[in-house]
Amino acid sequence: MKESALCPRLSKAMELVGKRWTALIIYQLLEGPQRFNAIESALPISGRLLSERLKELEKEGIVERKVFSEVPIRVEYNLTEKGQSLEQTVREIENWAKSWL
Amino acid sequence: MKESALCPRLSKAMELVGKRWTALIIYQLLEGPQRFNAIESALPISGRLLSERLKELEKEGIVERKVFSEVPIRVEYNLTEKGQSLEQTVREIENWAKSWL
DNA sequence: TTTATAGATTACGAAAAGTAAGTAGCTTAC
DNA sequence: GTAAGCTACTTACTTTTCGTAATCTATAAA
Repeated sequence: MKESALCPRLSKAMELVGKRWTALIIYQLLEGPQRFNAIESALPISGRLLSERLKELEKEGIVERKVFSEVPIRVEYNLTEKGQSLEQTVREIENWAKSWL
Repeated sequence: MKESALCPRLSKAMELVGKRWTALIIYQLLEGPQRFNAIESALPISGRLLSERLKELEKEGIVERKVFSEVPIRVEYNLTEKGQSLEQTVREIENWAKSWL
């Protein structure tokens, strides 16, 4: 990849938000904690990629994973404070969509 | 791709903004009209992809392309009204980056 | 005729995404 | 006790997109 004078924080934010499915997953989690299957059903994403993205978002401290040892097992995902702070960003995309698409 | 109950306008907006380089190109064009080489130098993107993205954005009515038949040729890109309207979205990403990264 | 410049386009290997089938751990039904 | 079902993944494989570098087009000056 080419180097540039671009601010690394902005660059990273753009990579995060501008990664396929990331913003939609956050949008979905703004509704509240949800389990894997619920997210998968709400979005046109496959389980394979949802699993991958949730791991990435967990590593970034944006999403939190909670395992409930019930039968069958239950796993819930919710936004951390850092994740919640992306609400305005995602809402802006939503507003733009309403006005211009 | 899986189908879902997701609002198609939101879905499209997410695909646009959440496509690699798109938001950064718009961010760059917020500075004003710029030529191809200027954008390429400002961002860590290759000419091949920049060309591809600019065509997509032009097709979406977000970016306008102006050719000046000088020697050597000069081509400038600028945001349309629709493109300008994405400023708040891009600024939100920028703000989030400043606060959380 | 060669060189230079800007803005692309093409070729090709590498990486990421899409699809479908399979796995693990535990439960209930037969 | 074994077969089937549930959730949350994971693996294998194909298709699409990306990244890098070389090439093309048009024009003009050296």
